[in-house]
Amino acid sequence: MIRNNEELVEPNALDRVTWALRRAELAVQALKEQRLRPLGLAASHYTLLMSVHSDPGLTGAELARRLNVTPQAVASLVARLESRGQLERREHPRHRHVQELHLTDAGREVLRAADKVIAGIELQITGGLGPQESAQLRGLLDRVAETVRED
Amino acid sequence: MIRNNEELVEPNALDRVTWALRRAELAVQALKEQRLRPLGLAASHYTLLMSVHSDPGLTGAELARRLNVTPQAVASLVARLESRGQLERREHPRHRHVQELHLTDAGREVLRAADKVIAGIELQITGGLGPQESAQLRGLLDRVAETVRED
DNA sequence: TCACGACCATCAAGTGTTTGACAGTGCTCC
DNA sequence: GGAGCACTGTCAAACACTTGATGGTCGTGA
Repeated sequence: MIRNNEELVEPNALDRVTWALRRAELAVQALKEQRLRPLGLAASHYTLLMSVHSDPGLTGAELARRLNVTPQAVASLVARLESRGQLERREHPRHRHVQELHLTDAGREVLRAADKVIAGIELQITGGLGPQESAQLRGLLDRVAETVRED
Repeated sequence: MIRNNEELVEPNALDRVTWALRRAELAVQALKEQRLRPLGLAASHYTLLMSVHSDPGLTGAELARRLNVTPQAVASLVARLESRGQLERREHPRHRHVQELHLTDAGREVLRAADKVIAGIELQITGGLGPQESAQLRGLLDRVAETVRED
């Protein structure tokens, strides 16, 4: 009896680490999106605001590199957040053509609320895993990212 | 001296498990996309072909549910793969309006090549981690997905 | 028998993102 | 000082996906 699944491709193709990784990330991202919606924020908005908060004065291009998206995508998000008064574009002190990104007070406010939501999800996960295994998971994930990045 | 980063949001907002998860998934996905490109396949194409291979005769709607996308997205992918002769739409034996999805020989061939690529990435990761930690990581990721899904 | 409901597939419109191309600005080396 | 270069920001077109809505097909129960 020939089992086709085990002939054509690797036998354990369905329970690979990369699949588990994808499923987990997809589920977490979906939950983030769902809980952030009442705040009028998409997960990408939160990520952008958090990045700017972490490194004020960031440029759009640099931000694009960190978030693994194109500068246009960043520009689109920035335009939306700016129109809401949550983000501010200032002229770079040296390069006149470059513009720094800064949070406004409203931006800080919505980020604070959003981060409480995200922290809640984080707590839900780490609570289910326990502190030791959480740290372990974080370490393993970092090593995976490091391993894959070298190429 | 007041450190703004530690006032506004959680202090360790940057090294959360969810961030590490996102970074790792992003890196892996980017690598998949990069190495699949020479085959003319996107990662989503590979995922779809693999799903159909795993469960032949799948319908578009069922596939959409499994991949967490809308039926339209599936239809778009299916149309492309069908135009390349890698996928086949057959009439459902009972429901005449429903169509089953099956791989063609060309589809099996390209899937075999693609899976070798993916298996290589998997090996690269598990090789860097070792068998024990790989299994550990997979278990932890599954638990995360499970924890998050319940809501 | 036949109306009702569930499900599948598809069309149309809107949104978000990428790809490709282009102009503006500051730095560096000749 | 000026040419070349690297980098930033933006525009236009193409692409992928979602939301909303429509028509087709089967099974169920009055």
